[in-house]
Amino acid sequence: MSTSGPPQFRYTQTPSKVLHLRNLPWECSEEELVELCKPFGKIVNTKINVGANRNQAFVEFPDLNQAIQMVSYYASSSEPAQVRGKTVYIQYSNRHEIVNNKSPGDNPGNVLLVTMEGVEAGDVSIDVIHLVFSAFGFVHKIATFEKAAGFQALIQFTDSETASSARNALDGRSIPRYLLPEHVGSCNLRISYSAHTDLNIKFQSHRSRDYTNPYLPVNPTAIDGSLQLAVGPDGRKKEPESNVLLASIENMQYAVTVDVLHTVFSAFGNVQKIAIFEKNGSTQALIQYPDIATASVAKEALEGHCIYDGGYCKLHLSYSRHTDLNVKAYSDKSRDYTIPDASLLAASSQIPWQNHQAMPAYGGNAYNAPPGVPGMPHQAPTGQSPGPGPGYGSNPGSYGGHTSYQPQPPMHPYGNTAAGPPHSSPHIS
DNA sequence: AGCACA
Repeated sequence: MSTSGPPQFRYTQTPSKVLHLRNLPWECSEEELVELCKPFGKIVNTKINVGANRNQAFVEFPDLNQAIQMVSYYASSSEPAQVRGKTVYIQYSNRHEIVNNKSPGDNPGNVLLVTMEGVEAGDVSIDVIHLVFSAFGFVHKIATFEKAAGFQALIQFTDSETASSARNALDGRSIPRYLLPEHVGSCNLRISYSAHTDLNIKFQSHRSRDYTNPYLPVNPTAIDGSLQLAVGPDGRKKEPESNVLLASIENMQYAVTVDVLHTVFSAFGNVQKIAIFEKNGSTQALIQYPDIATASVAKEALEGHCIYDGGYCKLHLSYSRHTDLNVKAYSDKSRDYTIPDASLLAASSQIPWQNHQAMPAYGGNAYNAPPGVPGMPHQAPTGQSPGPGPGYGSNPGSYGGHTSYQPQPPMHPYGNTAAGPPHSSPHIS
């Protein structure tokens, strides 16, 4: 027993500047913890809602002695440590630092990201979600979607205080059984904060609601939960046309960046937005034009063509169900060319999307290439051609209008000699 | 009332 401590303590722990607190009152806040601990030193990190009952926590002092002071004070005190009158038990943690306490989803915001575990999208209706979360305040908007993590919902409250009260109360708990279909065993909620502040809800539908705007149109395609495909003249299903193209990129031997896509797709008209993402292990991109006509021309011209010689980065195009992409204005995976100036990005989250036809105003401010756009050939093409596709440089009359732009032939707009990525520019073959 | 995995 040479290594054990006093016999009255079954678990003797070596001091740590991290303390483990248990028997905390329900929903004990970080502030209450700090209040309890601060007579002994500054708290530099915390982790709350720990344990099955979520009534445990860790606090970390900068200095080991401060933790020792606190533990020994309460070990000999006649008054136990208390929060809201409830006795709190304090001991040294068996770890010496609180690791990675704050994930991005822990930064409070007014929009919650809710993951519903153990259910499929059809099991939890948006009305049930609304009911559950309305207990904490007015729910402005809800958007639901399916991701790899499962069925998820973004829930927008008025402010982060309301959102955090909902999160604190519901995170890790379950939706009441009586609100769920019988075949569902349980639906546990995992809740974090979204980085969103204002959701863009296009339609009232089975997957999204805007409770601040009851006159928002009902989504004509989502109303019965099924995609209604028109039937083409040949009798085959035909996807509805859209101003947004979905590009699947096959045989992607070379990086396909936002700039590369912009170069390629600008040959047919003004590209408003681009988003690149991974799906099922392959790379896809959404390319938004102002109108269906432009998208249609681009789709017909580019389908099956390759961005680079040698069969690399072959494009397969279809119409997206989107009509207006909600993308980060400037990131390595997305671009919003309708925002003329990066200094205005702060205002970008308020861009409304109301209907398909809504076109951003290009008033005088025709698209300017963002700074530092790569992808353009330094070895200029043959020179007198109409240029390496539109989009760069001046092209009066091309923007702001509709389809007056004459698309360049998609074949090798940069000439076809010595072409080979990544040293050369993308061109269509 | 007894140790966290985002």
